[in-house]
Amino acid sequence: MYHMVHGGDQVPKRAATDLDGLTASCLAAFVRSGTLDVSLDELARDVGISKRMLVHYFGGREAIEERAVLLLENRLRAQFAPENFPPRITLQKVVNALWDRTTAPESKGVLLLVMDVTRRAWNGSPRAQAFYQEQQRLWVELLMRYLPAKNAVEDVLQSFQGAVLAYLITGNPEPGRRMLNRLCAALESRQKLHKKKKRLHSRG
Amino acid sequence: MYHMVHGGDQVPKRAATDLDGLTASCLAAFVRSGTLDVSLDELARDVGISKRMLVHYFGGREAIEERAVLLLENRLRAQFAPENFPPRITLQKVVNALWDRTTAPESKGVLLLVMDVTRRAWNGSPRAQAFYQEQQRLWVELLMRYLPAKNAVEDVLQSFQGAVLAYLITGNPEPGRRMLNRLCAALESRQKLHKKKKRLHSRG
DNA sequence: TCCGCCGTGTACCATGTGGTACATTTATTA
DNA sequence: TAATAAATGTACCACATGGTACACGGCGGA
Repeated sequence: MYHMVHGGDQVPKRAATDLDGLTASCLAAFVRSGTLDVSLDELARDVGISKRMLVHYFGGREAIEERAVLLLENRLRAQFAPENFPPRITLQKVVNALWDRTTAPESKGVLLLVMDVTRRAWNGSPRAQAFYQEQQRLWVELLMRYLPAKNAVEDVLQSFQGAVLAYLITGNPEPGRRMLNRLCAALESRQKLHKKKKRLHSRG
Repeated sequence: MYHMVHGGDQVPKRAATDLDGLTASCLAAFVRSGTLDVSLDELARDVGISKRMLVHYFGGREAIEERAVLLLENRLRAQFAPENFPPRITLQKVVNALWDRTTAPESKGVLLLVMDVTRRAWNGSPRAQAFYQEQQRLWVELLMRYLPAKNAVEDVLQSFQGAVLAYLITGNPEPGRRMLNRLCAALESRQKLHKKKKRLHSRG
């Protein structure tokens, strides 16, 4: 009886824990490589386990990627949760902070990995597109706290992405920062104007 | 005598012509696939020749890619030569025209191919980086005719790239257009202010 | 006419890939 | 302890890739 019940329980605690740990190791390997395009052999070598066991635990390559991307998604969600940012500062300051995090050397791997997923998205992968949308949502949610105008925020995001691209290729974060600062300044001054106009309007 | 001279002439006219023609066919195949990552077998099938002959003519895979990218570079250079754009229109109008060309359905393949090269650039390929720089140069040269402020133009380019990314993933060109229009409008009004200030300054 | 070269097709190779068959070891548990 | 299930290693497979060896055939020149 016991063993039958146990047989039905496909995910005993220890296995689950191990799987999570393995997933973390795999994600770390992907980050080190800056891409998901790592062969099972290389991945296995990187995480110190046999390819045999990788396939055994995850069931196949796709599952490894899926779990790793999911984990990445969760980590990014935690990192860019609005609670982690001071409330009453300017848009420019937040964007600058985000830019610093993004272009910090230790973020290079994650950045490359995210861009790799982005590439899969523009090549049509539904999973990668979902990832992109979720990141978009996250950042919009975050930035809306500092500039409550969805269109403007989405503009900033597009520009941000372009800046990331240029940074990755040239290695120089300054043009991107400059551009973002100017853009934010312009948007904020426009915001003030609008507010003024509205006030006048409601008074008149 | 004749045959010796002929032997020294490594590139008889007909071979050169064929090579150019083949290169064009290969580029067309790359464009159809939206990437350089096409196997020799597939490429051969696509251009209607045997893999054997592809390798024979070009000497190897790398040479095929090199020649195709070079040809692409030349075509883009021709397409975005300043002579092809009316001189005295607003920055916004030019950028809008560029955006239309970029997001036209028939440009999808080229766009994807360029993004593929861009990816190689951020992954460290020197050739791809050179391609990126050259494109950058081209566009700066073009846009400087409509907004003679290098920094501002470079800002526009970064944003443009970001817009392209979003367009490729979502398939919707409108957010990008909106953003670029707003950005250009802001830059141009700022430009006018500067001019006014300068005039006042020189008067006083 | 014969020779030699170029173009071409076919079959092949070495390597790398995701994945598996089989055997063996290592717990678990009745 | 004996029986059973899980974990693991080794060797292997099928397939795709870039590239090559070899043979064949036609064409121009002596």
